[in-house]
Amino acid sequence: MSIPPLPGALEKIAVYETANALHSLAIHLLRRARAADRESGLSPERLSVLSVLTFAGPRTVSALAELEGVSAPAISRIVSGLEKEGLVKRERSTQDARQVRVAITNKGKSLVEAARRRRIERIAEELIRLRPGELGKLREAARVLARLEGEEKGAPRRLRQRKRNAGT
Amino acid sequence: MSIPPLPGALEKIAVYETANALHSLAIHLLRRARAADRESGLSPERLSVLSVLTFAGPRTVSALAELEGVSAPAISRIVSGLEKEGLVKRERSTQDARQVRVAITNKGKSLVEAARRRRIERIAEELIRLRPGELGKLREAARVLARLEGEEKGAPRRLRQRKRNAGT
DNA sequence: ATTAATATTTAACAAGGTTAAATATATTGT
DNA sequence: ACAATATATTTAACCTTGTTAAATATTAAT
Repeated sequence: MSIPPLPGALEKIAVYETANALHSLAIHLLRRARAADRESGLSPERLSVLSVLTFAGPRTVSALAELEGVSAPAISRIVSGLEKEGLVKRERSTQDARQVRVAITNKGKSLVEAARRRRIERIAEELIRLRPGELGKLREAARVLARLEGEEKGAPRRLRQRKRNAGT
Repeated sequence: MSIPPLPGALEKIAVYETANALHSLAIHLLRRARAADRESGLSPERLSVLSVLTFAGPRTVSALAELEGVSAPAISRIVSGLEKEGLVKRERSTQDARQVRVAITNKGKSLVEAARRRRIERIAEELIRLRPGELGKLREAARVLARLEGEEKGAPRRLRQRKRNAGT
């Protein structure tokens, strides 16, 4: 608990404590999820692109780059890899022949769905050990957080631009 | 919601729904946190090693490898980078001259603390928008999850071995 | 005292990140 | 219409981080 005693009311300190707790728990949860992903045989980057294509539908290379927060060349290469494994299909756009639309194949789709199932399964495995009434508490908390997230979805999203620390 | 209708009681389905919700929220939370990390100017890998050294104290190269779930050569190189920036110090062990103990420097420590503060700050920024009473719900949920996590800490931990998908 | 085991580093390679440059197609201005 | 410009993608060259295999140094064991 090395959270600094920022100036503010007691309530604000409780906010920090809770933020801290949620942070730890999120790390724990996603560690399990990522571990489950390894069974897919795909790298996290490829699996992520595949997931985006699953929930967002076919997308151009630049759209994928934007969504993943990486450069277009990075996506181009990842798509090449996925294509070679038959998990996505590239197709020149008819409206604008500069664009390339990337679509997930059925093979890719089932791979993503299996991976997602494993992720959720791993988390659910932990929840089974909950005591009576505790599941309800989690659901309430999830609803609260989902509302927070939903609200900011309304605001225009900042363009993320990942930056690697190159030559020090 | 492509969660399969696994055989089981209604309660089990609720478990899956909650797992699903928690999963989404964890992703959202950590995305923010990672974004904040970029301000540190360190790569995620280096920052992670630095964090481990902060909370676990000085460690040998192999211990770090085990904790990070990567190979010893990978850690060795990362430590070299951190050392060059003056964030850690290498020191041959006196008990066993084969081992190298890695310790964080003051510079490294303040860098990690600043990064951690930023992470928590980003999460807290969202929580400020909570309605009265909602913070309490989150705290209860956090306590429940922390107990689950704490319990399994008791069991011996499996050795993680990260595996990159090499030649496809 | 050899021999075997352990800890770290170095070497050689793959994946994925970057920016810059090459290519192809659209769009715009005169 | 056509030359100039802008946009979308890919290729090229380089960096970081992952891997495994081999080199080195030190400890443990027969």
